[in-house]
Amino acid sequence: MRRPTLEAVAARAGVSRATVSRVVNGSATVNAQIRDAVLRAIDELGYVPNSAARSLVTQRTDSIALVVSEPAARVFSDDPFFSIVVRTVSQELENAGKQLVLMLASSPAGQTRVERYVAGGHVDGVILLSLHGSDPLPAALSRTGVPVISHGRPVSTVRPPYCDCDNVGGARAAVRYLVAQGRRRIATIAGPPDMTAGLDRLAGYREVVSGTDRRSLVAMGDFTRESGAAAMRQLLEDDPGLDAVFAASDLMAIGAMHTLRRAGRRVPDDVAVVGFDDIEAARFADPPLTTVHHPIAEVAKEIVRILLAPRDERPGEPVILPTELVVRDSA
Amino acid sequence: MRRPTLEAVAARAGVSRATVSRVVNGSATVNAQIRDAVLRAIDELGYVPNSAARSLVTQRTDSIALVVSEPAARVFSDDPFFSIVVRTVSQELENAGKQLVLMLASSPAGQTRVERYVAGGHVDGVILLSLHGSDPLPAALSRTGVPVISHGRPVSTVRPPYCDCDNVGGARAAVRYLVAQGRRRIATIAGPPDMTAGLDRLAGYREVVSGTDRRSLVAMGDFTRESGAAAMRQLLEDDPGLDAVFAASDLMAIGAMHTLRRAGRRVPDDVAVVGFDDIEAARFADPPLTTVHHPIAEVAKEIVRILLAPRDERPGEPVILPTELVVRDSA
DNA sequence: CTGAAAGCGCTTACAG
DNA sequence: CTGAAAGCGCTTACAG
Repeated sequence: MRRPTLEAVAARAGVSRATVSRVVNGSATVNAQIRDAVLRAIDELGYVPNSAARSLVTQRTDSIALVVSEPAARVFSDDPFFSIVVRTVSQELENAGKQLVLMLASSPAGQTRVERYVAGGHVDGVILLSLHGSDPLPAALSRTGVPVISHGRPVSTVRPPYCDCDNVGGARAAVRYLVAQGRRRIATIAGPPDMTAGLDRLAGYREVVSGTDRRSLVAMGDFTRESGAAAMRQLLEDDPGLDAVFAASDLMAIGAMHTLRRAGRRVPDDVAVVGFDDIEAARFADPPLTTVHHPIAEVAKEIVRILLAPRDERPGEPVILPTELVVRDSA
Repeated sequence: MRRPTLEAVAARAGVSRATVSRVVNGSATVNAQIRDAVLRAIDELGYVPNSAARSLVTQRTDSIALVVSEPAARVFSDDPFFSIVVRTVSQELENAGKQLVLMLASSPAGQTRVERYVAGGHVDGVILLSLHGSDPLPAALSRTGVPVISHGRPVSTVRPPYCDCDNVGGARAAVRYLVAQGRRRIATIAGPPDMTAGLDRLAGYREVVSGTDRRSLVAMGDFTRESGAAAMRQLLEDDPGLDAVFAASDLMAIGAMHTLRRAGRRVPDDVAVVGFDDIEAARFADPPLTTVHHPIAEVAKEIVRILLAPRDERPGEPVILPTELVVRDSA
């Protein structure tokens, strides 16, 4: 069954196609009587504008791609990060009358697909999420001329505009707090070294520790609970006498506390633990986790705002949102 | 920067637009020399076909929507169901050169948005996932003429084609097994009554129980771990002497085992537990969970196959894939 | 305020 | 095998 066209609506309402188009697009300069007639015809025919035809002339699609450079397994894991971003972006775009197209691009083939999709004019803008070091997408997409923005600072050399939280500052605040509490042997569980959230939070730790007479003690994780537990085992082996640990994500902090409990260490009495992100699970952890608040949803909102803003109103500089230490019981 | 058009490629290669179009679309009837010249021009100019223009004439978009009628919170929860479906569908579509558009439609506003998007010709087909009872989408989409298929039998009166596993048969097998093991007081934790997976698995349970001299004992859950734990507490209160429970999902079974452990019941000695789905967590449960295997990925593959098949090759009947009891240690 | 007309960038019969 | 031409369904200056 062929869908009705503008033409059919015009014929039925006894007006020109131009007039129907004006009514559909809410132009103010249409006589009320005529408008009603057109509206009635649209309703009777069940007319919906063909988006390909519209896009062809307007050069807009009203769709925005959210590209997640992460395997589906992690996106749909219990890490609330993706969930919060998707929900927030989805909501904000909806308010603006835009449609969200979610694309997973964990493989080189997936990246090529995304590149062609964007180059083919399917979307008006691209939001990049969870960018890793060697991701070719920022460079490839910048060539298409389609506006691109990243949630989190990209590590790539070609760097699209981005919005992020103050990762270094947050890490600094966490470690300074541990120092102020009189902790002597402060370790850190760092995030992946190919992501800026990993790099920057480690940098903040190193900066503060090296400003005191303490030694730095680092183990690596990948932001997951599991990796936090493993890293903690490693740290206890490296230095059984450590008395504090700053984990670069709450999930890793929770994993670390699990390991500490099994090793017979009390938190915070024997070992103080500070996380990063302030996700819901942090509040429900045992003991409730002291952590650095990461305004994930606010960053997501900001990104949509910037992406949808007229080109000349976009900030030239990256937008960095402040973080804040939230003291609970684990440190 | 304006993207190069077919026209520009034609001019550069010294051929007509028709020829360039043939090369781009892989038509066999193009002279090798000319093809090479065109390919070179495409490469030099970085030409990518404008998809709106192409869609307008071909009436195809090469995009398929996967509509999830569930809030983002659940989609991105630790229920692997969505993850498996998204991953599988994404992979299968990629193989077929199609693009996946993921849409969340948990609110009435979201449903309207999806309806308009589909009616506007953005996609060639729609996959519906996690349909609940009163969802207006099946009816609304059927009016658009765009092919629709559902993962799981819809409860709505307007019923699009669907593929599902044998929910009733699987539940029957699970309960029969418990009967064969000599269990006398067999309870069930049912899924949501507005979803067929909830309804059908409960029906299978009732059918077998009522065929014996046993009484049925039912508590409700919503497929989550948490709800399984709560339902189990309810069941223990209702009948402290129960000796078996069939949960309509593994997550609920795992929640139920948690409750049983805290109530001092041994599994399977005091209470046998059988789940449904056979997700990875079932294997790692303590004790490993006896469950009904649900071929989630196979159903997803089948759905894509049917959706992409020529209209006259689509099966007239729903496709039901078999389930199978997997015996481990919990029953 | 309304309409005739051009044009967005493609594909595809139809000739040759 | 290749090209000229029509047409997909819209929007938008431009006249009137």
